[in-house]
Amino acid sequence: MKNEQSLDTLRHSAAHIMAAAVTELYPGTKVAIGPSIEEGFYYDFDRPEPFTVEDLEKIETKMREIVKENHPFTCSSMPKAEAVKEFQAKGEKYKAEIASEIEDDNVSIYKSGNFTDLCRGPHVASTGEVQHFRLLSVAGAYWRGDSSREMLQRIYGTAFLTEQDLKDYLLKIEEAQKRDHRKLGKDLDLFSVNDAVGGGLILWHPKGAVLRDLIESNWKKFHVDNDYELLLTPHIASEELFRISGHLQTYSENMYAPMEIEGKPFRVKPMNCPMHLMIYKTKLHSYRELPIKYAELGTVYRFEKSGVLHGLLRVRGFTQDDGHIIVQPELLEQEVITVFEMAINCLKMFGFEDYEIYLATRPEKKYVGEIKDWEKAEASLENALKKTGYKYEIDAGGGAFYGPKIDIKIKDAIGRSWQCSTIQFDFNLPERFDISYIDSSGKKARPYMIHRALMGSLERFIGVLLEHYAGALPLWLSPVQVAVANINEEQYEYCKDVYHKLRKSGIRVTFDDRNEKIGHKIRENAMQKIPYILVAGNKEKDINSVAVRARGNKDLGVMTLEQFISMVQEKNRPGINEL
RNA sequence: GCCGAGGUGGCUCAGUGGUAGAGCACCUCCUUGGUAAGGAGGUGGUCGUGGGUUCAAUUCCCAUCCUCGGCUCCA
Repeated sequence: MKNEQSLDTLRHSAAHIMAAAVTELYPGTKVAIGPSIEEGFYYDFDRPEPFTVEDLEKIETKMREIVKENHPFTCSSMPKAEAVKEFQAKGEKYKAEIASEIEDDNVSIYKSGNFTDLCRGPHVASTGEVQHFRLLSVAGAYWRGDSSREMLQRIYGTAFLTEQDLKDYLLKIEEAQKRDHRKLGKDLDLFSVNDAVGGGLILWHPKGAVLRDLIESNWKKFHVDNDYELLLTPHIASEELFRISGHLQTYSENMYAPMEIEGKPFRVKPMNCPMHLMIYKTKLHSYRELPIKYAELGTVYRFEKSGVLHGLLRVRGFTQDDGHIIVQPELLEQEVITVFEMAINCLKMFGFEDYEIYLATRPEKKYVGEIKDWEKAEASLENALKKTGYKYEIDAGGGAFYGPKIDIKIKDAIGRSWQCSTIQFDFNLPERFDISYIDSSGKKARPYMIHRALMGSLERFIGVLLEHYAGALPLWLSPVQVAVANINEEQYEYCKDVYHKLRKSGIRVTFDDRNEKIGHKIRENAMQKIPYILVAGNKEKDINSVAVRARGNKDLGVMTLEQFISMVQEKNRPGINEL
């Protein structure tokens, strides 16, 4: 804890030093705000000219001078009104704004060298303590995070207590870039996006389609095994449906424009739930049937602003692994536990072992329903979480407008977290669709409804999966599991036979019969991250066997094809994520 | 959407006010080689798109689309 605090202090001080360097190099630049953040620090500046990469170098050099000069950080206090006036006089309108909103009558001012800043502190003793830092990038950022206000220039940097920590961090960034799923998608020939098709619309190539199909068929089996009924619903629907659901009123910014069919407006669906509820409503349901669990790999389209699109992680057309549970109120808590455990099992199957779990509660302003119902639902979710024994945090106000939710973020191989699973309680749709069930006393009653997704969307999940494994997918998820390579033409027929036998055994295999040296073939197949490469020369052919090389340059030696097949079949199971 | 940076053969990238180049990939030929790149030759691009300036634009200007780094928003 102490370390975390001192790192925060160090980074915050680094932000001050950066602001000092910037205002000295570029007079007239207004400073806004410069906090420490999870991985470093930033400072927002207002200056008409954009900062360039060369500017960053200059600023960093200047910072090193300031560090060398070792100015002490000194703290003083002054009346708020005086501070506001002083900042206004200097033209520092952002600082004046912050100062004027501070509730105390006095504000604290930190000074180091010639740079004075309104600041809560604390800081390191002097600028000389900030030794290990690096400026990283420039980006735009809205003043106060408000898209209707000024666009400022944000310079990001990072600082650490030791040179080694800094080096490790920079290495981690490099590693993350190598794992970028967009690069892997290209290198492994999994998917692409195309201008002519449109941004945020994914084209799945043959290998990507195999990966998706593996996940989908496995997901379906998993859901059927867990008492879900699979549904299929259309991609477009009459606008009327979304008027009933309320999406037209509350979500239209994210919906594509209507298209007219025989004089009636239709919409591409942004959600599957209304359709699932329509299926529920096709007949009366007894309490004996509940909980009813519907699931669909439902492809939806949502308009996303062009600037937010990001590979597979943020797209405009995506397939949710959607599910809706209709449950009588008294079984809600039990159902939440069941879904939660199912989500964890699903994530574990894909090799994700670390989680951050959040209970997101009622938003301050925009919400439907009664506060007392919210409190009841939040309590149910929280009780369920407590019973699972997992640690969780409260995300106050982070719920959807229609109900509280539980979010599971997974941590990938290099420690980044991603939101995938979500379990959401819904106050809204049961009312809007007027869904009911017949309770044990024979009366109509209103059931509760849970929306849930275990992977979130297939697109995002595959993106995360690729980054987690750096493209080296587990055997059961590898589009190509085995590559067969002959050494020269003499083993062509033999290898072809091996290839066919593997195919017949249900193994996904390719035959690299190109007229290339074996080293070349090994290199290329290894770069495709294929789990096993089988090499056969005359030696292997003569004894009816194959030389097996496992991913990661592991020589498993020579074995018979039968031995190899049974080894692969043994390991080719969902949840076995290591070779 | 906003701020900034970009879009050059399938991929990664050079380059220029006088209609383009490398490596890899691809094709052909030679080579039949034992665990991460054998050799030679060849095909391939109206330099994102649409306007404008100019004798001349891939290069300069404007618009537009898309991509990238962020911001706001989000599965």
